Amino acid sequence: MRLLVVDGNSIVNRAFYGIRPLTNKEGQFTHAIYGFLTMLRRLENEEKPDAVAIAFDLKAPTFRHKAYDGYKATRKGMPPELASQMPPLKELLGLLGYKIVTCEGYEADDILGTFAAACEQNEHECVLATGDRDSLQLVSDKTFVHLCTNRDDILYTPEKIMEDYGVTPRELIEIKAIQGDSSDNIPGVAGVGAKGAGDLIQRYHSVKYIYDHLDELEIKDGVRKKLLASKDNAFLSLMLGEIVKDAPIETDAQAYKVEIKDRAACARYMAKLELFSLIEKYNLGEVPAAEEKTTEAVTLQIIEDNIPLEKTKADKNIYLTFDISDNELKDFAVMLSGTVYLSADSAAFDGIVTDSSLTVHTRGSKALFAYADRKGIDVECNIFDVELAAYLLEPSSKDYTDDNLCAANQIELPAADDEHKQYRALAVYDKLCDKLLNEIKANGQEKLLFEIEIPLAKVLAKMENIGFAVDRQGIADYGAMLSAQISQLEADIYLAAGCEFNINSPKQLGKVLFEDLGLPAKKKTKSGYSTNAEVLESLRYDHPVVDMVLQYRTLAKLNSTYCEGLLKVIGEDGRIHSSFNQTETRTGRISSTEPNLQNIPVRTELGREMRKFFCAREDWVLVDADYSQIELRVLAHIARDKNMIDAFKNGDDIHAITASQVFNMPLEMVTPVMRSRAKAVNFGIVYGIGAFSLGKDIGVTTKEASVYIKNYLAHYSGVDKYMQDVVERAKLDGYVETMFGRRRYLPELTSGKHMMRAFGERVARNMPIQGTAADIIKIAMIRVDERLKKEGLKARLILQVHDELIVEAPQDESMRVAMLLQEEMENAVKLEVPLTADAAVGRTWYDAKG
DNA sequence: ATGGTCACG
DNA sequence: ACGTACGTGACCATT
Repeated sequence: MRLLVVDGNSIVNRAFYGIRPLTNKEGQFTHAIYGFLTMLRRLENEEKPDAVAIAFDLKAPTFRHKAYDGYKATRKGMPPELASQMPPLKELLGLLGYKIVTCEGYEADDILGTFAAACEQNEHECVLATGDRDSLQLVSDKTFVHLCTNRDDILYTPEKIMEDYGVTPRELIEIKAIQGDSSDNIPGVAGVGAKGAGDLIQRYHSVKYIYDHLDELEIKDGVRKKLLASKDNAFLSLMLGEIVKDAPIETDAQAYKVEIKDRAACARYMAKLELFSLIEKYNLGEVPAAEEKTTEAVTLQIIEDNIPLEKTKADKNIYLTFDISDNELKDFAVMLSGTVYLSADSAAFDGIVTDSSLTVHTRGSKALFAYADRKGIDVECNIFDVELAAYLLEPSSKDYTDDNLCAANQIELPAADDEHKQYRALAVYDKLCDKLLNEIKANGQEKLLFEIEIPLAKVLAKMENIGFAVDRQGIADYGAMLSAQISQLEADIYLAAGCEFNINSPKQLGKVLFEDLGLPAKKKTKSGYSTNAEVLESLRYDHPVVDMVLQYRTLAKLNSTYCEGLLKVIGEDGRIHSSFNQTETRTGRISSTEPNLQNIPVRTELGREMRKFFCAREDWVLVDADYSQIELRVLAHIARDKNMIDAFKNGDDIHAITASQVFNMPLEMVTPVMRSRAKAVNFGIVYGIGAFSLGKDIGVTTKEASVYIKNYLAHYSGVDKYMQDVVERAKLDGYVETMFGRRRYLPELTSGKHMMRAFGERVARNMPIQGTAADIIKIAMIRVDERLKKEGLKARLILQVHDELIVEAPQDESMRVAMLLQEEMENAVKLEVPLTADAAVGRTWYDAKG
């Protein structure tokens, strides 16, 4: 039998302060409830108890004010935002089958002590979960304390206490008797603190022994004097400090088995609190309708007729849905005052999107823009895109379907037969759009939505339509050349390894290298040996087959992903039409799929050859421009770092300057090796850096790497401060944001797991930088597109690769376009540092880059 | 569907 | 003590 006893007050307090405030629509605060249940679930998962008791203080709820802990007598009333969450929390715990234990005249600590003693007697194991170290004295070989700290959870066993404090659990009482504890009104020995008390008890083990032998002990006279002066207080403290173990409570662990009686009632109660994710976590099934509906039910009224567009004269807000496949407009429907009108006639579509007085609310506006672009009509109406709005509100979400968005916003979808299912959400689009727009406004994200994302959707639509011309024959020939080399390598590898196997299988390769050939395995993965390039690189000289495998991997990757992969997706027009996804990344970047044109090889010469097959149409050229160190410039600006700003203003070589700082020597003495290491430090800073990884990356010891980082932060003190401040802010707000108000929420920051939290902190440091750079190039794209149109040029933007734009232009426009591109990229925003972009022209991507 | 690997910024 | 830098997508093998 294993009993988990939770110190309710301590845990709820941690939940309350650890999570950003959250309310339901009635204004009831719920974050402490949410946090408590989350932590409770985690505790149960980790401790696997057979029964759970939750102890609360009975009298006027009190808590220990963290800021004052240990300084004053500091029992203060709960803030009302927390107090108001206690009754619903207890109610919900009851519904979930937990027994709450309280006892008149006893504190939660005493209840914990009583349980510990009872378990001891019954030979049960007892885990005490608390945020308070007072309970550590209760630890024994049967009783453990699961301490929930601000950092990690720690499980205290007698051994762990010995390790941390150098004493037995029982001796902690003795330490406290000398040290005192102002928050518990334990006087202790005046003038002796934690260190002194710990030292005394480590050596002499008890207060009694110390006083019995005070004259013989080797202690400083000062301390002896203090001890003598507080003798009565010390013995009094000894009694006060010992936790009571005889509270009159039910101590039979059997009575605390947890069982949910009424699952629906739990789900209803959680729904009322709007803690929908808990319903899922507790597996309570469908989200029940809220008790009182705030929205009147909608019925799906469908009229299969042409759209009465005259009605739009009264209402300029249009809600529409459509589906485009094979370049045909299908399922085109408009909702007007609660009625869905289906249209068989695409002329209605043209009429709507070209009417600049209308605001069209829809999802997937990129497809709408693309369809219009192919038809040669200009979309002039205002657009509100449901997906893009939802993405800005919650960029980490995986899916922005109407069903999910309505569920998340407590909008009930009307019933529909199979045939009309696709119009269900359209009937409530006015409500959904209203909610989303209000949230966008509340977040201050209107400009981001209406001036960046929605105009960008149009630019992306055009880029997809235009595509990127490729040399099909060139790719095929290159692939054939690779295939021949691959076959040769395959044969060589089988010979060298002494057997035939699938080189592409990490499992088989691992067996051959590390078992058959007996090479030393450096790293493990979940499922076996790691065979990645880093590991193989280190084994290069141990066996000739290793190098061949590395070669094979390089060629196989080029052939399968790039040659074969790209050949498959060349359109009938001889061009590759990638999809640019605008709601995929958590930082605001766009992504490219089918194929991914944002990872075409460039770093090695062999791979770079691929870019010779990406070309401009006949008599046209490619104009390529990329930002120089945009992320570092953004960092300099956001962090307001004077040194970094000056370096960029002067047009200095930032990596060399950094090297001279990191290595503490004049600029003239910086060698290429030093510069490249400094470059890695600059990258590392942007990623949220750790000395271990930096060291690994540049091949120095962790210790050396940490010196580099220290020197870096000492010189770029603004960056140092920013990196600390941004994490602190993120913990308060629950999110980070870019210069333009793009947000990313960081629930990881409240995790009890160190790794997760550390990840959240790195993301907090990185996202505003990567995200701001993404915002900037998006602005540049919109401006470039506008300028090309305004100046009547034929040139078109065809690709973006995060800090690089590619335009396809008629030869005679190339110089103008290069200038225009550079100008718009450099002037997209005004920062404290100049933004620089370098443009180049060439027939192929290979030629046009640098 | 998942994990390992490797291509890019 | 524990694992180790941010963000993506495609391909292959394996389950």
